[in-house]
Amino acid sequence: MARKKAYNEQEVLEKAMHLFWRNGYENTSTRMLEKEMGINQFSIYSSFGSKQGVFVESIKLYKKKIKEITTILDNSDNGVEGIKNYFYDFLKFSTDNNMPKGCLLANTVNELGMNGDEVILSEIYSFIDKLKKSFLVKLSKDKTKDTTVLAKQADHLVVSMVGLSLVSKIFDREMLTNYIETIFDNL
Amino acid sequence: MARKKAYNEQEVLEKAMHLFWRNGYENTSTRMLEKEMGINQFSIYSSFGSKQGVFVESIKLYKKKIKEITTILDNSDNGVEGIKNYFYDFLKFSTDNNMPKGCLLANTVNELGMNGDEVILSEIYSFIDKLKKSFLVKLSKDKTKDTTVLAKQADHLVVSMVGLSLVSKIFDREMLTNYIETIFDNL
DNA sequence: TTATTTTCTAAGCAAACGCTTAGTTATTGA
DNA sequence: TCAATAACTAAGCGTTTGCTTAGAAAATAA
Repeated sequence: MARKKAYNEQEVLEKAMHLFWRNGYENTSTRMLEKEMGINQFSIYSSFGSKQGVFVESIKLYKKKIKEITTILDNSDNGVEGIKNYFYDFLKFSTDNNMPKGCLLANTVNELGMNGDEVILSEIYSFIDKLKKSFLVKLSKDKTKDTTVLAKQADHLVVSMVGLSLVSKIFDREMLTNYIETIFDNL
Repeated sequence: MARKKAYNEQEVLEKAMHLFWRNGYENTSTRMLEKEMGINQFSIYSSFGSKQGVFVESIKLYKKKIKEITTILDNSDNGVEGIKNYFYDFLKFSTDNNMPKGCLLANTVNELGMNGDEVILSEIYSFIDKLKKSFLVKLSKDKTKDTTVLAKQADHLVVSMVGLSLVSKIFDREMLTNYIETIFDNL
């Protein structure tokens, strides 16, 4: 009964996500989105409602994307070694053409803190919760550790992961490798 | 021979720094600075040249301010325990009226990454370098550790510190205490 | 073909951005 | 007392911000 969209919403969203990932929320303007997504502002607003709307969907897409490496972690059966691999996988995942972008969720926490949209914050909390549980499963392979130690170490790994995502933006690969190796020397 | 400034540059800079600390660089407008610093835009520009100029001076002031707690660390003589105290001191230092602002330097890395001003980046690198050295001195109290282990653990503590400064923005105190205690359980 | 419905282009909205400037006010040395 | 100098106020510069809208173009059902 009417005209069809000339673009695919998932495709243009993917481009928007990468833009937010590189620049953060405030440093990404609707003109930049327009250019990167390859569609007019009208189309952006008719598909996503607002800039905030594009961002929320970008966060959700990011979580889908990063499943690519959390699945590898969950499927691994070499205990703590699998977690270490996850750290390295994240570095690959968060870098394109030698440009480390950190973690979109961590970047967002840093930019918006508690002032962020409620939906966005709960997306972040739920991701961290799931990641911690994945770490816990792998740590549990070591039967000598009791539950409290396991819980603490899982928390510790989550912060280390967040810290890595931040420092990866300004430190070279050799330094980052040292960081990662040390974390797992101590476990 | 002429009129005197009605404001103290260090005083107004302190207010500017707190604004940048809370909001980041881009999310702090010159109008906000005007309001917070209590002086007109003309005065801001005559004293600091540009918004970037105010920011660079804010970074330098921040480094001076945080000496307050790095000095406590450097003067401590209880080894690793002193580093742990530094982590707790940082939480106090970075929170006012129950509002955790993270670390201005870490926030800046996250916002600007490698795209930041050269002067700003070198200020950040030099701080991290100094902090690592402080950690190293305290870790060295344990004579059973060799040099490579010490270096690795110092690197590790720096990332943990950065990670803490980020997660402190969205997690409650109990969770943060667990994080800190775990870091030092493992050393 | 034609009426209907939706998507598109491109122009434009008010507000906020970093920064400047014209003009007034205060403080000084002579 | 008064010219000289610097610090102030407040208006305004051009640009960019997030978002809207009028009208043309395309796709369908009748």
